[in-house]
Amino acid sequence: MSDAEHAAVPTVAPRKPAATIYDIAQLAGVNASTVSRALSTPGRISAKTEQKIHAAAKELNYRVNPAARALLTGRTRTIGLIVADITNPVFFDIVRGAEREAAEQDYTLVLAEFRESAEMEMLTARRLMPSVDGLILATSRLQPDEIRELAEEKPVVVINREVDHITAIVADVDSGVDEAVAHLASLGHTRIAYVAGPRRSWASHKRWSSIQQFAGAAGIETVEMSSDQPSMEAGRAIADEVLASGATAVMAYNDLIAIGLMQTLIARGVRVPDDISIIGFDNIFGADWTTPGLTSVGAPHSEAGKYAARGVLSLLAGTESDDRPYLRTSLVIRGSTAQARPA
Amino acid sequence: MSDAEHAAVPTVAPRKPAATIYDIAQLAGVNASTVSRALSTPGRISAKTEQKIHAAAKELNYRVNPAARALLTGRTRTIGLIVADITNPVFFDIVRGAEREAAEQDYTLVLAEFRESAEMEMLTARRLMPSVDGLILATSRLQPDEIRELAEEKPVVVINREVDHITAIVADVDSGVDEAVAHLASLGHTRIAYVAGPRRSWASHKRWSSIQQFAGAAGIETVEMSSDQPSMEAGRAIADEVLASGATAVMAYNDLIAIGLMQTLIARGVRVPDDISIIGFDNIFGADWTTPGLTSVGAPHSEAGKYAARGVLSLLAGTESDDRPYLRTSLVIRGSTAQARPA
DNA sequence: TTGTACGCGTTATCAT
DNA sequence: ATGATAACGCGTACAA
Repeated sequence: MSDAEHAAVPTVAPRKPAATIYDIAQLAGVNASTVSRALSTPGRISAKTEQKIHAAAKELNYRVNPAARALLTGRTRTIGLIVADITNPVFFDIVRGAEREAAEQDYTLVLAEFRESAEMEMLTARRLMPSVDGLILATSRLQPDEIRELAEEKPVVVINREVDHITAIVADVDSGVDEAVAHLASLGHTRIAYVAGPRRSWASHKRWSSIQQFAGAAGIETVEMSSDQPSMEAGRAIADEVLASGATAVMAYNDLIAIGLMQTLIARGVRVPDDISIIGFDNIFGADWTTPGLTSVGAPHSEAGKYAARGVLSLLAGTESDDRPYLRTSLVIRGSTAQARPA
Repeated sequence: MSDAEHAAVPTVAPRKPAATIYDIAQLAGVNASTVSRALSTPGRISAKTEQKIHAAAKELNYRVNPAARALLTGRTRTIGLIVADITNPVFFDIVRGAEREAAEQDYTLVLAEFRESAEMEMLTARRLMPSVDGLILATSRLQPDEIRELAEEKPVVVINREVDHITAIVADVDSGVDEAVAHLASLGHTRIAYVAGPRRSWASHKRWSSIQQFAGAAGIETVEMSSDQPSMEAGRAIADEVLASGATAVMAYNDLIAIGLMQTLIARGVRVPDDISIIGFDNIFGADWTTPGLTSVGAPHSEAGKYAARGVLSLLAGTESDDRPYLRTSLVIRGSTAQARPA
């Protein structure tokens, strides 16, 4: 950075106060309440005064003061989104979907993460609550009661989890697991290991029971092992257990675990997919970067985020949106799955 | 979803109004203004009444109404962060860094994206402005004047860009490029192609001129080609031009372009790194998933986000934070770079 | 159709 | 140390 630029670094600029409806009223020669009406209830005003008011508003570069409006209406036009870990690629699409839907409805999205700690999650939710109209919990680690407690204050929508009395956006796990198990069965696999995610993850349990169900129907054995953290590190750490399990195929709670596991196995000379097949969940951005590419059960995350935001909004409006979307998961087959190694 | 659960889907729950300082005042038998003081200016009140007030507040589960406070103080305790594309992994760490710093200072982060459109970016900034105390622009595509215009209203901090009179958090490109060019030089490369990013990206121009500078000093030829979008797709599209350029090494504006390019080259039978070396920028999450792993010039993105948030806060406080951090970029060497193919 | 007056919850100023 | 009161900007019931 040059000295000249450094010297130019701004001190606190003297900001001129934003224009209010009173400024507009004065400029347009009407009362402030008339301005308010013209701006928020168009049509209930004479055409020419409305004209003048809009002109004045534009000239003064007027924006409504959200705080003042919120104080009166109780609505902040803001939605909170709480995720476990901002850097997990799964959330990008959820965040994007929610943000776009919110922006379209002229709502603003506030984002917070809780780093896999249920306690932090509750604290974060409480911290956000007063400044939002509703909350989206993505992959919550909270107890059902805690979620319902939050939902008593403001609208709450959960993603990828079912909680009694709470609006939920859940992709249908079965459709994708069905495909995945059928895929493995067709390749001759007879024993599948499942590497679970966080103990308090509803999605992890759901995935496991779905796997058990479809594998059972196909006469395939299943074995579960726990990793507790949904990270690449956890995938690396579970490699020994996977090898010892005798499974010829592994399904991991998410792609991060799957990729960590795959890296470690390959580094140890295990051939993927020849010696062992690997399937992840989420089909995250970059899942096709690995060699082999990761076969994964994907879901329309962006849609989930979008419908979650929409859910909060319709809860707010009191319009029971019956058109709950059906979100299907499906298998994306890449190179990490192949014919089972003969026993 | 079972029928029972479906039936249980909530209508708008009758939410009881939140407690105010008047409720506390009544319960504690004091005046509302005393409550306000006890809560916001601790110490200026007698110990026992303060005790009573806090007890009452806890009992009523009191939270301050941010709108009411903001109306009076003009402060929302909110920071806006505007990014080009939420799903670009570079931003994950920036967002995380900013969010953590904000949360620590009891601020809230609002997030919005503008999808690479400068017009959308300005609209988004204006939309957010009234409800935030300050703005962070990550990889802005705006004109300097537009940014200064925004900065007149509220504190603005830009990331990875220099704008006169605007606080900027910029990682030192030269350190990493120096390493990268030296690395390529040591491998015998004499002609480097640079695949540029968006035309309006300050960072892209900066990277290009830094490359020219260090390559020039090392007696290495450089050639620029433009991609305009910072995506994998753009990387795929530029493959022909790269091959035609006669360069034995490519540096791409970002890792996404680099990875798209690498995939396409490999698909066409070009060997990476034997036939051509590739270096990206940003060292995004997943850059080590590719085969070969992507050599990349990385920066401490999370730190950048953190200091950007801190910058907004200190601008707000009027404390000219002199301790602007030095953020160094550095080369992460993986498998995508090797000895130059003999001409 | 438009103006008047009040209240939302909080902080700040001025008394007491 | 604490109470009374005004003010922030906006929306709305009521009056004109």
